[in-house]
Amino acid sequence: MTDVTSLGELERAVMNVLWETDRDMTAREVQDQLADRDLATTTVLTVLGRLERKQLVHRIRDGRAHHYRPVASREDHVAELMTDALDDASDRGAALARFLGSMSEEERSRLRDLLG
Amino acid sequence: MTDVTSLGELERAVMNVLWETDRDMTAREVQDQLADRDLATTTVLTVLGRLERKQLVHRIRDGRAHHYRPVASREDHVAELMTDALDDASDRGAALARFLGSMSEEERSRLRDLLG
DNA sequence: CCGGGGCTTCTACGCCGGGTAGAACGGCTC
DNA sequence: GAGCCGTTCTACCCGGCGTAGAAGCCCCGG
Repeated sequence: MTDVTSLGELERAVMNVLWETDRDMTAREVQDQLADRDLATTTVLTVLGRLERKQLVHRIRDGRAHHYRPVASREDHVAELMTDALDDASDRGAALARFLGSMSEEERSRLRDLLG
Repeated sequence: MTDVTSLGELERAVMNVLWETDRDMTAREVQDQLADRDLATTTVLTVLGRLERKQLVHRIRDGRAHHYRPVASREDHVAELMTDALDDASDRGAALARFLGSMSEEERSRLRDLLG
């Protein structure tokens, strides 16, 4: 399997909370953001631990508690997924062409701008 | 979870065989291409069945046997994975920028060409 | 006409990852 | 000293994947 961590549903939800919050968070805070799911604190800790194992979050000790922080921004993460996907192609040019073909003209022109 | 089927090791290997062979194949032929793994025919059949469930291959009846064919080219598949990854970004432009940043200058210029 | 071989479907098992959480421990705080 | 908070350990269940046996169906050679 690719090294590219494929996340479970809850893991993804936790990453989203971390990405959408602009500061390091404790497990408790993550839990609060996911209050609708009514999770036990240990569940959140377990998931955060697994995300740390996958190197998606850093854990920073802060006195008694820990704070968690995403290793990369969501955009960096997305870019990495895209790169990994592209690496699966045997014909990168063809894959890129197909990729472009699936984008809107608007986005293509944004891409042109980005390419300078 | 995303609908984007994440494949197991053997499933990926089977897709690779199908992609690298330029015609529809029977389970037997796939098995032969994976001879190094010394798989039972039923194993190959099972995997092909799962790939069909995931809509990655078509099954075409041919008399007693079936022939299998990838639904999309590897490049199309890759492009779809890239698109799906990009869809996870909240800031598509930023994600694209990071993606471009991870490419070689050579590939960037290829991209410029593709964009016309 | 019958038996064997090819191909299929059904069924199943073991393993692992992910969702979920209880039990229990180590310090703070009062 | 008694809770409380946050942590670590351990565990259970479920579904996906690798793997394959058993059995059914059909055709060919004898």
